[in-house]
Amino acid sequence: MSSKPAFKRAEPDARRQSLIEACAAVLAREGASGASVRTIAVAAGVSPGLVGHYFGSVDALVAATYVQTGARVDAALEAALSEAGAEPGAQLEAFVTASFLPPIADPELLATWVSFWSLVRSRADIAGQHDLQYASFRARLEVLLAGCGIPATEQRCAAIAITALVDGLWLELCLSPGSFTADDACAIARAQLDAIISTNR
Amino acid sequence: MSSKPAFKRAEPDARRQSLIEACAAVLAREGASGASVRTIAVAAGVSPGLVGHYFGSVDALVAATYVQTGARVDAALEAALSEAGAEPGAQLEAFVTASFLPPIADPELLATWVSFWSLVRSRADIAGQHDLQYASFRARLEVLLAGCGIPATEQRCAAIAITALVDGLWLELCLSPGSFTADDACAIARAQLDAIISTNR
DNA sequence: TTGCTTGTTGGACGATCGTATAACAAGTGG
DNA sequence: CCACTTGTTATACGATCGTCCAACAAGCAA
Repeated sequence: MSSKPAFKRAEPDARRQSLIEACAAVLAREGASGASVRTIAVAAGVSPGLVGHYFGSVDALVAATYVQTGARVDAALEAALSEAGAEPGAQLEAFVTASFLPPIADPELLATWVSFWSLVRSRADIAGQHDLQYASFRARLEVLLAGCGIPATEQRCAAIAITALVDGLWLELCLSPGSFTADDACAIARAQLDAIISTNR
Repeated sequence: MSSKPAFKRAEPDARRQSLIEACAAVLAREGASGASVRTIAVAAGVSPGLVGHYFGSVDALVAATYVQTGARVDAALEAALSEAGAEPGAQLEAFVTASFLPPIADPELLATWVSFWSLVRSRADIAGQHDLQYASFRARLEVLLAGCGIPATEQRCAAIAITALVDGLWLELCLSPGSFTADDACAIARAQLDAIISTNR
């Protein structure tokens, strides 16, 4: 009679990945204050000690989760952009509305994202990662706006406005999902883009 | 020789108020996870036991702080509205841009507000208060939009869009204050209002 | 001054936090 | 089949958490 193994070994990268996913899930479900070593370990189906073994500290795991989540969002935006064809207006629209279509419009992803926002002010590493994400999104937006013929002097404010609208829609979509849908958000973003483009023509 | 009193008694309401202000300050400085009984008590200059004495629990104090902060914002918006005269367009603009003028455009107030957002998903009482605030702001906005001649069928989406823009600008103004100023936010909000109004004319 | 009310203090309590580490066992090469 | 490596577990540790409560003292009434 053979007894079942007490645990299974995994490739370091795979284990790291599963811990990151568990961390994201806990952040989405319980918020930043609930993301303890033990809670994350339970979610990943491993013992608490593994977090320290692979990431050194919980803070480092949360930071790594932010980086990975940001990369996932970037990849999704990039994919949406590459499917949009060559027309500048269509590219801008695809890039912006992708935030409200799968795979980004996922409730769990949005909740995880909001948790990261809540950590920006109290943790320097999270703040740095946030600034990177924000600057990158805005810079990308400014290029697309330039392609649509928006004057250079107005690209900055237009990019800030679009980013704020997207973030605000994400926020409410996550905090009170009953008040409007992802489709509503998509339509609203589209209308805002049309207004910006038609004003500068 | 008379020894200095070890502590000073206060009116219950005044003490409650000072605890709420200390709680808001801690939420702004350290975020939701740093708002412990002891930290708040130190900030208020009292002993930790007073929190339980006046509010029963820390959670109740945080909730009371949210209610009070919301009331303060509402009062400021109302004041801005009453100074705007009778012209509908001016009223709408005053109501929206007030979010980026004193006393609302205060860094500490914004940081406190973001902390409340981070608690919505994990605490039912905070979620309820958030829904109240959000619904109230949007309803107020819809009335002002109606006054500007926006068709009834478009008031809802316009109100959602304006709320999202304001929230998104607040968010970035709080998380990365270096990227733009409150004046920028004010101008952006004004431009968005003009676009909405001119489109429906 | 004396006594009473009660706002206030400060510590006790168990639970949970993050981290470090010794003991264990899975999987592999011999 | 047996060591050996090392991923994994489980526990210990001190710090901090929220809540509770007995003791203290400030301020008022008599």
